[in-house]
Amino acid sequence: LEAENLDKWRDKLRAQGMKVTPQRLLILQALEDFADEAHPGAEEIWNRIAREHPEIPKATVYRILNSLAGMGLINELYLRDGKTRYEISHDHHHHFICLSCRKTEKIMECPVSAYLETEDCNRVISHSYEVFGYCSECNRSKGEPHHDEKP
Amino acid sequence: LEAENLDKWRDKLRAQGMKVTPQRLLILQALEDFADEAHPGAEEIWNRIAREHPEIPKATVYRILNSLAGMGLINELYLRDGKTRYEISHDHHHHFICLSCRKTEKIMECPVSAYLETEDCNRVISHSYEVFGYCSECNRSKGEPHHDEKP
DNA sequence: ATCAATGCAAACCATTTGCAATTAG
DNA sequence: CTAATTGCAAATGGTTTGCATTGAT
Repeated sequence: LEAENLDKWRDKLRAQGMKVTPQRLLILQALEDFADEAHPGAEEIWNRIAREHPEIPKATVYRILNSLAGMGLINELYLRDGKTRYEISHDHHHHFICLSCRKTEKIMECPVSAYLETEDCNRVISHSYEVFGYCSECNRSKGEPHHDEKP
Repeated sequence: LEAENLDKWRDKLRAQGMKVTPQRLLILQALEDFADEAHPGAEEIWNRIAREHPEIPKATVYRILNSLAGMGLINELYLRDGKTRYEISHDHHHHFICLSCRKTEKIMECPVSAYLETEDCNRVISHSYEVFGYCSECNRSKGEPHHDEKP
């Protein structure tokens, strides 16, 4: 089950003309191991990998994440907290992000389809759509924010 | 005309309980002087101010931009090129950003209104919606990209 | 007078890069 | 074999922060 998962990634890598290296598979696997709502940053991914492979340097993780995202195998997320986060693109969706606990929820409606109809769309490549606010548990009133608030 | 403009900002600052300082007015004025499509970053704003007031340190510009944005007097933009950009919020709008020349066009349709109807909206504070692609002039085919491409 | 805002310099932190050594195809 | 990838260490670059000073109310 995990093996065929790796095979899937091997194929996708090759399909993009990228070499299949253990480091890349490690990162892809790590990314899948995170929960769907996790959206780890480079450092968190590196931490997780370091548990088993402490020899892999952070710079390699950064470089691999960049190329995987560049090839479209994974998605980059910009949730306005200073670091780039990543997710595996199973389906196309957007996010609601809690400004206090940073928990995220999926938003399945995508505004771009509407945009494409409206405008004489000049070669749309990608887009962002995120909603920021406070989740039910993090009522603004009670309790301090757990994280910085960068709306 | 410029004087009453400054008065307007003085009022807005006071309305937020912020002190009216020459540095703040300078930055607000600078921000207005930029074209609507400019979206300067902190450094560019600092450059412009430095022409007349070279004594104002960059750190002050950063601090002021942060507090102005925090109070909602100006908007922070995250156009995925590594720096925070700013604009004065005359009307609510979104952006089409050319991945090659970084030129931006306004998108007036806002997807959040739809979201608010759909979900049991948990205290929405802000949102982002940007579309990235290539403008008419920067046809992907001809000519090198002028800037990095971070879709 | 009093607290917020500034100036200055140093620190931060995520990310990138140069180059030599490996390694996949 | 040879071009792509990795490891390592050092550099970048935007942004923040500590602290003493200045200034707005």
